[in-house]
Amino acid sequence: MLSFAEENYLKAIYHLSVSGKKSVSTNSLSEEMNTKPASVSDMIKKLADKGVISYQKYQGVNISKNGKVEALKVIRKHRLWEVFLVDKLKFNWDEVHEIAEQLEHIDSPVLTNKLDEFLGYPRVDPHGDPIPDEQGNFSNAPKYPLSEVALQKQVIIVGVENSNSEFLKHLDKLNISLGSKVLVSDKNEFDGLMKVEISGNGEVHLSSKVTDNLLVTE
Amino acid sequence: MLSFAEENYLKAIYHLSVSGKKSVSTNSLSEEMNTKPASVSDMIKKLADKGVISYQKYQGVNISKNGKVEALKVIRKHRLWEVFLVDKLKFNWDEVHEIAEQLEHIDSPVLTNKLDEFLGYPRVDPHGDPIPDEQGNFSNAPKYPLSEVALQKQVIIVGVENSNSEFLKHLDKLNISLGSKVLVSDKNEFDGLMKVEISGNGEVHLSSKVTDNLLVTE
DNA sequence: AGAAATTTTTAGGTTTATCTAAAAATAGAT
DNA sequence: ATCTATTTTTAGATAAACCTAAAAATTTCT
Repeated sequence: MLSFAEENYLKAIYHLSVSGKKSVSTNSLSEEMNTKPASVSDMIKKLADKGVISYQKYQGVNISKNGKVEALKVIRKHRLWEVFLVDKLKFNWDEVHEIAEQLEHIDSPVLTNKLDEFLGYPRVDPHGDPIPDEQGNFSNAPKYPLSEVALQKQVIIVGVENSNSEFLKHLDKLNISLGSKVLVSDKNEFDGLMKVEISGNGEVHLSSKVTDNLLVTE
Repeated sequence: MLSFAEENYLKAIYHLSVSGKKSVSTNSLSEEMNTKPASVSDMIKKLADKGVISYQKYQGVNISKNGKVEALKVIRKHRLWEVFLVDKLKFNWDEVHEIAEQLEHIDSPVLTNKLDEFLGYPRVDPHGDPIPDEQGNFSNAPKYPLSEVALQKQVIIVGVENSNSEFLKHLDKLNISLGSKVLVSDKNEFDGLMKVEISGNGEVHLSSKVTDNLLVTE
């Protein structure tokens, strides 16, 4: 059994290991967790004792197989709750993270699976991040900015690079939402201005400020 | 801001104060919380410092006005989540308590209110307990005279219309007290004479002079 | 390679929530 | 009314999760 603090560290270690380096440094963790490096040193000893990471002094931390499983359980819960908050309780995308940070620690596998069912087995959260299944598997289709999409190609909006409520409101006004299918019908070479057809919702012009921040997948 | 542990103690104090005595003893709390009396002594100092209870050494604890408000916030969340678990996730009513014990500590007033709205502003939880509103008010389940209860229905004695000591003595003799569960086993149409089974305490015949004055709830 | 800068760990301390054992206060019984 | 039993509090410990300050190891720079 992992404590809340341990789960949070493990999640941070997971995210840092995925987004790059082979081993995770004490300082990067302390920054991520908003704690002092000394506290990280304490914690990684505990996590190593519990077998969810491996490490050697001064050499950084590697997440273990079991650690990955545990981290993905927390991430699964976090993302399912985010879907609940947005789809059912009508929160906006950018309001749900803090609440999900609390809900992700609720310990009840039955609850998690019933929630999953209630939500219709969603595969991505409101930010477009994939939701692991009970075994920790998830489909990881590569995401890239809309600005890089070729002419006449149709893609699906799956997320945003940086989510701030201003941007999200702007998207709302444009009738663009997560899951929207868009087709790039024109693309200006000079400033990147795009004309895209939103399936079922007409045509809009998007500046690179928007297209750089919108993540899509095939 | 109260910690999880503090919230749990406060909730226990609230429940114990409501269900009877004026002041709550250290031992009763330690039993309720499954902790040692010494731990309770520590905790009640902290709670008194925070102004949610008042106490004098060796004299037990009284919940304060503000303490009641805080306790009811937690109880509101607990009961709303129970409704969610039963109504939306299809748990049985007897499976939800442990999970709600966790969910009740989630700290987000907006979440609580949106959940309330999502559930259609339920007034009672799956066990029939009333759900306080945002201000901590809850409609006590409607009370009505025993004389109006249908045949074969089981109800709980929750009060008397007009209390005079003569009547109360009479009730004592009949083995009827506040909280008694009674089942109406016969009801005479002419004069309203009732035969009721008092759970665990046998059967008595009650005239309408009695049944008109006894208030019950489901 | 050696000195300087940076990173990481250790040592020792704090707060929260618990514990055990012992002391103090209250309540009950003759 | 006093003595006994019970309840409650205090004193001192422990584990978790953090901290600061200082020591040790590693990395970087010339």
